[in-house]
Amino acid sequence: MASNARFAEVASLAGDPARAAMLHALMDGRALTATELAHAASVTPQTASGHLARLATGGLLGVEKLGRHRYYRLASPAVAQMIEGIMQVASISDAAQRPVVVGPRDAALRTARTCYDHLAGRLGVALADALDQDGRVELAGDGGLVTDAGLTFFDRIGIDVGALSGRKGGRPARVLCRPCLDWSERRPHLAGGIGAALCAHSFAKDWIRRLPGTRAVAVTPKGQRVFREQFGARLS
Amino acid sequence: MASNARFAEVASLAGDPARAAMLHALMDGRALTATELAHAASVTPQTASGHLARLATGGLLGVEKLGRHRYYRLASPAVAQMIEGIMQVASISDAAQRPVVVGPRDAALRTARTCYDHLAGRLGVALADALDQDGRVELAGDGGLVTDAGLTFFDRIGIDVGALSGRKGGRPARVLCRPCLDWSERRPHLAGGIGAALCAHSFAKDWIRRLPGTRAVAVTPKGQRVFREQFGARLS
DNA sequence: AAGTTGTTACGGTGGCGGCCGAAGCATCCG
DNA sequence: CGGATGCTTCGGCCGCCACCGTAACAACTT
Repeated sequence: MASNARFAEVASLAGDPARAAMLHALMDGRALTATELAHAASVTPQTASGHLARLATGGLLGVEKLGRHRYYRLASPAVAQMIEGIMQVASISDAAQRPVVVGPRDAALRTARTCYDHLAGRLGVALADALDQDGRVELAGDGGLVTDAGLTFFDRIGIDVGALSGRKGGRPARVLCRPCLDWSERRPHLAGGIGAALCAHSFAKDWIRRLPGTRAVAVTPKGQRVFREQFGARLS
Repeated sequence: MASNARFAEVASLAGDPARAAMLHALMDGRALTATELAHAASVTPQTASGHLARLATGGLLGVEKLGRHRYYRLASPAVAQMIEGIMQVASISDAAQRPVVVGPRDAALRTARTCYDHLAGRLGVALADALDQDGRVELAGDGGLVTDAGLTFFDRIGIDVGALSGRKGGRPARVLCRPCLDWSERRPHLAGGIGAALCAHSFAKDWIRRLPGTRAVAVTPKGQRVFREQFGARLS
């Protein structure tokens, strides 16, 4: 079976510290330039260039040339999900042995961040909790589901859930979602199509804003109010 | 963030061809001895021993001493899910460039195999298709769900679905499941708790049997009948 | 007790790959 | 058209690690 070699190749690409740092940096779904990624991995541009070329030809990254910049992004959601999976395994035994010392830079990340295309951190978990509590979504270890009450709710908020569920025409589609176990909170939060839509909507409505240079996001005062009053989330 | 190093460590452990072969061999959820794994990876026992020690201390494998044998197994379902994720990425670009040449050894694997704790291959996909067709489960890209009709069906078949859904006492629990994209069929099949239960039940009822030495399984004549008549599955 | 089998420990060899300095293209700016 | 910036290619150095041969240890067998 030749695919074994390919498997090892993919895992090996993710298995270098510098490349791992780059993949982490790209986990917010944006596209970054080679220089930014070099900085993120703490290596010189030459070294980064080599790594990025490998990642691209290896099928993990996609490239886009814009002017004299080269923007790299994760090649597909499957790559993001793979990275999630590795982080999951890494965090399990990590927590077991390490005494949970956290740098100040992590604080913002733990509060709220993007996880490829959806929200994670305490904010992500709090929103998922609140939605689950009010019976708008149901989350289990294996999967999740938006209830009828949830459909109404998201519609009222302004998220067009119907557009997400591209199921066979006639019947009222059931909207499913994916719980994504948080590496910092170790609790599930909302991923999948509805998670991505909620995240995008939150940016559009200026409920959250990106903190420059990281995957962390800040909740605006307006967002604080909306999340508390409309979603019923307790943000610490 | 120190966890970056840990991430790279985990990915790197999976990134060696020999170790990748071992992990693949363990993907059926069973525990194998060091010698069996050495054979699976086509290396000498000494080399295998080193790899296995690394994988164990790295948190990917668990060990169990029985007599003079040492049985290695995947440390947790999270590890299996990570491997699935890597296989997913590997198979995508693999199919794009490779002209889909398949060895005869793959034939049995493609027909029916176990994927950690559930059924995959054409059998797994056919069962999932049939269950979805009859409205017993609903599968989407992000998640899945067992319908009321499905609950009745599984109960009739003899699978105690209620025991799986450990949700808060009173209300009739909704049973969710996880679709697992098949690397050979490129179609979703049934994973999660219900997938595992179905797989275990199929072994118990002698609908399927393991083929020695591989993850492939054979469908017994009884199984052929049951899958066709009870599940309504078309097995090629 | 002696032999057989499963597994691990040690030492040495070879090769792959990460790293950076220097240099070469491409692109934008004044 | 120089000059600056972003990015890549090339060449050489260095270290890590996969691999196996040999050998030790543990457990079951007769």
